[in-house]
Order: sequence, then structure tokens, then C-alpha cells
Amino acid sequence: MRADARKNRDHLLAVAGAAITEQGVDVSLRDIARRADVGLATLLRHFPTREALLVALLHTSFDELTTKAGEFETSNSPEAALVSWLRDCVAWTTEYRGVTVLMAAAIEDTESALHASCVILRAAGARLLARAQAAGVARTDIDGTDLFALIAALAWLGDQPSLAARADHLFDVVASAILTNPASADTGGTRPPVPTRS
Amino acid sequence: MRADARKNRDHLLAVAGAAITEQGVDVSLRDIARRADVGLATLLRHFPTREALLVALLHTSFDELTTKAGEFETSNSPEAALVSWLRDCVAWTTEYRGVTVLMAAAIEDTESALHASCVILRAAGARLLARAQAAGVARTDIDGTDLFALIAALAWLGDQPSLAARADHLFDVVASAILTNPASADTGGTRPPVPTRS
DNA sequence: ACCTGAACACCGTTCAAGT
DNA sequence: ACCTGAACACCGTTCAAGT
Repeated sequence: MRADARKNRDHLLAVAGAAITEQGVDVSLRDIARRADVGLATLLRHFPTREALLVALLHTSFDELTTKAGEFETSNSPEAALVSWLRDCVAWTTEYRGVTVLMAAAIEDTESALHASCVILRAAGARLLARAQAAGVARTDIDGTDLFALIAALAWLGDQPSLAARADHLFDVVASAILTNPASADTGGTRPPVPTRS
Repeated sequence: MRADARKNRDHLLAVAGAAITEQGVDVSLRDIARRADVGLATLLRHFPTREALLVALLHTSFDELTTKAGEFETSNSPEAALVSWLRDCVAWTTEYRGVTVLMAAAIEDTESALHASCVILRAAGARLLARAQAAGVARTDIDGTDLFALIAALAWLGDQPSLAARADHLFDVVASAILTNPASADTGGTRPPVPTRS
């Protein structure tokens, strides 16, 4: 890459990071280009889609979360490792308001620039979940995709200004559902059935 | 209202309902006006905001859900009434893809045309929750706002194409968290504590 | 190679002008 | 009263023209 192009790219990333922190991931790309004193077409040439720009900004975070999953796996109890990692995932998304919707779309869209990162994240969660299930401390009727969906839903709650105040508490509520209740462990790791529609 | 205005209004509502069913609540208002063979400004004069248009379309549904809450309260067990009503709420939102975000925004925005309906819905859920809590079948550390947030999160899951397949199952998971586990009823209606961060 | 202004097809908002 | 076209300020996409 030519030196001037590299400089433009780095500057665009710095400006984009600031803009997203302020306004969320839906911030106008035109606005980012303006703030970077660069033509909009230049931004689009470096990052052809919004997702491509986000990948460049977030890949470090994704790596950190994946690494952390591995560390928790060896240094914490199966239960604490799973819950702590889930908490870290949800907490991380709050730095990028609106990213949850894009991640939910990317997990099944192999064309999305975010796809690979989302799949890796799901796999990391699935490993921690399987370990907890094997230890008998997590319900066995959910898998990595369910876990990904629950993280996304809790992250989405944190994104909504009117609901964000309850996000932490509701994380605990959902976490309690994922973890097998020790008092009912003899039922095979699942909850009592939920009543069906009347 | 003049006869021609009434006719325009009714026609706009019919077209808007069809358009939203197809494309979700974010459908272009210009597109609705075009399909109704009416000027965009005419649509905006009848319904000054997207929320106002939605209220006109949804107020019947809101009323039905509120009525149903009252019926469940007298004809079902506290546990079945709460869960069945929650299920109905989530199922209803799937007919209006994207409405969850607007409802989350409206619940705390007294200026929103959707505000009153959302508050009424929350109150109906709060009554069913209080009844279940009094009967000892629902955890006592959540309130109507938590319930509203959980419904919204589950409805949001159903809105995401990649996660929708898990929405029903995850509803059961979350419902199991709301309902007190009979095996641990002696703990006072709350779950065992969730491990905190490592 | 890399950058950019300009044209394009969209969006919701507003309002003066019509009937 | 009610309706509407047109102007406005935005958006992301695309590309011919510049350096």
C-alpha cells in the first residue's frame, strides 16, 4: 500500500472509532469522511461496506474475547468461566451501540465481512458451554447458537436507552436460566416444563 | 372529517398494513403513499409520524392483548396466565417486524404516539406478574419493566432472520427463569446467586 | 495507484399553491 | 378543509476524470 493511502486508512479508522463511540455503528459514512477531511468515495474504496469498516475496527476486540474464553476455560470453574465470559461479551458490545443487529445478520450471511468473526465468537462460547454442560452446571438443551442469540438479545437490551438500566439485572436472570439449578440437578439438567398456551 | 379525507385515511391504513406485513415497520412512507395513489404530504397530514400511523394500525391489537390479560387473570392459574400471556405478546409482535425497537423507545418517551399503549401493556403484564409472585410461582426480584424488557428482547430475537428459529425455544428458557423453580421455593422465590466476574 | 467531485436514486420534512 | 408538487437537506452507490 502506498504511504498516502496507508495514512488515509489509519486516519479514517481513528475518526470512525470516535464517531461510532459518539453515535453508534449507524453513524453516517459521509459524516466520517467529512470529519476525516477525505472524499466519501475514498472511504468506500478502503472499506467497501459498513461491515468492512467495523471488522477493521473490531477485529482486535474479537481476538481478545476469543483469547479470554481460552483463559477462562483453564483457570476458572466451568460455571464461573461461562458466566464471566458471557458478561464480558455483553459488556463489550455496549462500546459499539447497534453492533448487535449487524452481528445477528452476519452470523448466517457468509458474504458479510463480519461473518468469520461472529462464527469464531460463537464457537468460543460453545466450548465454554459444553464444558459447563459436561460438568453438570449448565442446562443441556441449549447449544452455541442459542447462547449467541441470548448474548445478542441481552446486548440489544443494553442498546435501548429505556431498557439499559435493567440490562445488568436481566443478565443475571438469564444467566440463572442457563445454569442448572443445583436443587434440581437430579432432573437431568433441565428445568421443569413451561406451561403451554391455554 | 370530510368524506374524501376519511376515504383517504382508510385506504392509507389498508395499504400501510399490507406494506408493513411485507417489509416491516421501517417500510418507506413514500412507498406507502405511492401504493395508495396519494401524495406523500397527504399521508403525513393524516399521520404526522411513523408512530402515529402505527398506533392507528395497532391500537386494536393492543386492546386485545390487554383484554386477554384480564381474562387470563381470572380463568387460568397464576403461572399459566403469566406465561401464556407473555407468549401471546411475543407472538403478536412477529406480525410487525421491527416494532419492538419502536416500542422500547416509546415506553419512556411521553411524546411518542405509542407511549400510552406501551404503558398500558406494561401495566397488564405487571398485574399478571404480581399475581404469580403472590402465589409464589414467579421470582420476586423482577417487576413490570423487567418483564416488558424481556418480552421486547424475545420479540427482537424473533425479528432477526438468523435467530428466529431459536426464538420459541429461548422463550421457554427465559420463561423458566421467570417462574420460580418449585424445587427451590424454600429459598424465598429467588434463584441461587449468579457468579460474579472473575 | 490513489483520490475526488458530481450525478444518481433514495429518504422524511416542509410549505406555498391549488381545489 | 383537504390535497399536492416541488424544494430541501440528508443518505449510500457509482464512475468518469484528475494527480
